[in-house]
Amino acid sequence: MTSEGTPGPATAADLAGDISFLLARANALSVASGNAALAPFGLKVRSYAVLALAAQDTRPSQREISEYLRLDPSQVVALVDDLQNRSLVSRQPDPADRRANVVLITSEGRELFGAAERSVAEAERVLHGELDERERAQLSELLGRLAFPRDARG
Amino acid sequence: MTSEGTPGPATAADLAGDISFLLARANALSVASGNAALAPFGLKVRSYAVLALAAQDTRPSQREISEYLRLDPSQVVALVDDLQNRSLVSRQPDPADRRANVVLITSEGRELFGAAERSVAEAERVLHGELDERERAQLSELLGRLAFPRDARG
DNA sequence: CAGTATCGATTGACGATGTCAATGATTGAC
DNA sequence: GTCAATCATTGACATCGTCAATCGATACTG
Repeated sequence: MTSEGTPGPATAADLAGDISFLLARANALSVASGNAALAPFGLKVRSYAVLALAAQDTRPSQREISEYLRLDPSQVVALVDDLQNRSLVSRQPDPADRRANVVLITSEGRELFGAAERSVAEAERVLHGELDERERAQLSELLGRLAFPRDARG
Repeated sequence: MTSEGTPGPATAADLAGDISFLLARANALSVASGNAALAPFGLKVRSYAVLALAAQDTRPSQREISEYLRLDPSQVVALVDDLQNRSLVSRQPDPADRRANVVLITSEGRELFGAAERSVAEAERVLHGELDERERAQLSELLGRLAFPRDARG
């Protein structure tokens, strides 16, 4: 597509400029940093994300959580099980659709989440230290369009 | 992070604007798309990345591959084993350090990689359709700074 | 209303990944 | 030459990703 004229043997793919590769590597760093920041709270990035969704006022069902986080529904079961066993969230059958469980954060959960959130924010501040505020907003905007494409169902 | 004006009590974490979360979600989509594009070639994003590194003229050792891709060295063993069994790469002891194996792509591997590369490029074209050329370059630049921080060890 | 297809949550299975510890061969520092 | 460190490798073990099957509830069709 670009200017790929060189018939030389060592043209090859330059991974360093490939968005997919950079995405994978940046994400690996991000997950590692996040898990480290969350370990003191007994959370990982997965359970933290579920907690964050429950902390919103949207009363998400497990299915909605699985779509938003791009997880298999069965994984959400395990995540919610764990959080529920620790009294951080509760399941409540959706009155409008009794098949569905709405996941609600408990006050205990909200408290833990607040502390975890601060720890994560600090870790991100370090991790994203390369970027200034404007660049972070820009990155967030661009990533958002990749993460939630026009025809997405998340 | 659209127009979220509601000053309600449930401010909570807005995952939708969180770079780490967007990174995870965009990466999930990217991996899924990449694996689908690579399946016809018997590759996945992991093995493709190893092949891509071998396709460069840098003669990477397995340790270098593991650092670059942020994988445990033992995973690189398995990946190279697989590629080698399929005659796509070969191991060659580094003359300068006989502990190390340099991973070389074979002509067969180069041929497969070329085809796979085109398939991946097409998949990315679709996946990144939301962004124009300028935005993609911008994203690549910003991501690169996150993926390879100043004081990186990988 | 009866019958049927679909959906949400759950369980179980299985391979792929992430992570860690231990080993053998080799290297570099002393 | 001795000794710590490094590279590749193996093995173990938990986590994750994905799929199929089930159960109860809902939606669709007539």
